[in-house]
Amino acid sequence: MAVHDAMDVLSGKWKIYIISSICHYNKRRFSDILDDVVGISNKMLSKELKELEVNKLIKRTVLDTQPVTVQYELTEHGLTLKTIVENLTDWGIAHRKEIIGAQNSG
Amino acid sequence: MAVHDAMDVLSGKWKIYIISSICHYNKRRFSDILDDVVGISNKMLSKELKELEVNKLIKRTVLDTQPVTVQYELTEHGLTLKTIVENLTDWGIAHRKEIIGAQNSG
DNA sequence: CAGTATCCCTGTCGATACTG
DNA sequence: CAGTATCGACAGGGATACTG
Repeated sequence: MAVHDAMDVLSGKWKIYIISSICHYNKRRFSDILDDVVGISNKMLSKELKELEVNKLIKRTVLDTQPVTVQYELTEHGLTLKTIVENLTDWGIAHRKEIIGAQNSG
Repeated sequence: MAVHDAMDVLSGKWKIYIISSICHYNKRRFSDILDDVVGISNKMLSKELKELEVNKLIKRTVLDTQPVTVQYELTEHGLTLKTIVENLTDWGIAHRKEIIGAQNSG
């Protein structure tokens, strides 16, 4: 099954949300993402960020501040996901309407 | 976070694969999907199909055969997912190339 | 064939505490 | 701030057996 290649990288409870967060802000720090993605723990965020980095979807930059801050952004390759996430978002909104509409009329 | 609406419906280990299977064949029977989606159990398939049906993404039709067969197909609304799944598939293939290419050249 | 019910193992993940 | 390490709960889900 062909979707498998994509699912390998994107499955997991939080990946899409993390990508969506970084996508939206272009650059985003660890604690900011922690804040964006409601419910995620630092452990999970750390783990999933690492996986996304291994897959070259995001780039991690340590900034020389005091204390250290770390910035995440999509790589050029990661940016190719932007459309998909946007489509997904739009679809979700449309879906919500569909379901709510069905409840009202039926 | 806006993707949430979509993720609510599509998250889960198997949903995308199931949709992809039905999508590909237009109409598909329980045991055929069981066969398409490598690794899924009948319990999981049954459960996830039910969730997809509740969300009006698929339609379930019991055929009057002996023994009974059941056919699943995307609803009109479910068909709006087709593009997304296709994009996801294409992205996955491109991603695979990207990663393999990076290994060769780096 | 198309499911449902049960039993039980496993990995996921949250909470907490700690480091540089 | 940005993580890492550890512990334990708990649900996800596999195997199997059963029904109509």
